[in-house]
Amino acid sequence: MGQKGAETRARILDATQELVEAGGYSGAGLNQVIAASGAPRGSLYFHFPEGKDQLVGESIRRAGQAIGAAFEDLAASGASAAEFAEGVLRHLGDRLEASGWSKGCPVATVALEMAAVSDPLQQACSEVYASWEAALRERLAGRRDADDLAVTVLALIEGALLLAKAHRSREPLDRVTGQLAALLR
Amino acid sequence: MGQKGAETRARILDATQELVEAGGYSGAGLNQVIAASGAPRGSLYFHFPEGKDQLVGESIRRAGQAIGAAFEDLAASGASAAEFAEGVLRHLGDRLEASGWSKGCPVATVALEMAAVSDPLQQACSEVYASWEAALRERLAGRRDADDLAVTVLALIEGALLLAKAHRSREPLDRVTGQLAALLR
DNA sequence: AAAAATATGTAGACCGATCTATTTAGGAGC
DNA sequence: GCTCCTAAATAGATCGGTCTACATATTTTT
Repeated sequence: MGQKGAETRARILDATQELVEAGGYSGAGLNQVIAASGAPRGSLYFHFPEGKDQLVGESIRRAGQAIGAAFEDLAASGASAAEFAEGVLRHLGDRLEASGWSKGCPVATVALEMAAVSDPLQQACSEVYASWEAALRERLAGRRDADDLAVTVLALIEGALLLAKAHRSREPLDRVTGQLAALLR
Repeated sequence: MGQKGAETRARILDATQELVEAGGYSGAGLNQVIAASGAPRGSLYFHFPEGKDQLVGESIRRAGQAIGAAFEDLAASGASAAEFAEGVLRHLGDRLEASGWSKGCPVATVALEMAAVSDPLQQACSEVYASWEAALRERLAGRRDADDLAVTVLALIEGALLLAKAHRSREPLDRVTGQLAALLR
């Protein structure tokens, strides 16, 4: 793939992620993706010949990797588990508020919309969550109930992010931060 | 409103809730609602003259009240806070699994899809969550950090339900149950 | 109580807009 | 010269929503 092609491909994925985060899988039309990315229709189906499912699936996996990498950076920074949790929640809160309460978890909306109706997208979401769970498990290794704790931390983050987006307010994130830090102390 | 009218109205709301839980706001078409409820198009717009937004908004509020009432029943049953949490998670897990991983939280999908794009639906979701938070706050009254704790419990439940649906598995609910009980002990 | 009038609800054809996807053609880069 | 990629017209289906005609209750009038 040439350089130009790779760029349009990335622009299409960027636009897709943005639109899907704002309005979900069904809410994000391919016409909007085309308009937002500036790429013509033909390019979209050249780079993603299997259509919308492939496009959104790749977009989710890419976002999952990016966030997973941020997790691991923060985990490797030597911060305590509680500081780590605070950092994650603050970072996600900043992103959510700065986007006008649009960008929460890039996976959650699609997961809820598609888990019951699309096998490939359910699988993509499940795998991204599993990778985050594994990263948290590793960060918490050695603790009692590390496996349960990792899932609990992820659930708490996802739930807080959901409530914050629903209320269009950081309050749920702030309230949860203290409790999460206490849980990890 | 006559008896017959009230029945079709309820059938339309039932079908809407089912379809929205499975595929989200944009994923649930009015044609599907009509087919599933057996009501003709004219009846839909007679009972919900403001269209899809009104229909889904009422559906969410109705589901919110039903679950809120179940919360309060369980809270009034004399169970401890930890038992209460276990009961809620078990009940939600049963519902989720029995529906083929379709019925999680009836509000969450719409909240994530619409919070950034529709003021009336964002408000409806926010109000339902606020009512649940209030119910939990009351159940936890007297505790230290009762307000933070109520939001945390709700976030944990919502997050666990999201992960369970995404993985099509009760495992996240089971893992979180123990941690939530410990948090409330 | 019978009949007329009004409100309530049902039924589906129809509309323009938008959806995802295909196709055919040509330009850009190696 | 040949692959890679762009460009847009087009197709058929489905979308939310409107409209008119009709049926069924419910009330009003006589």
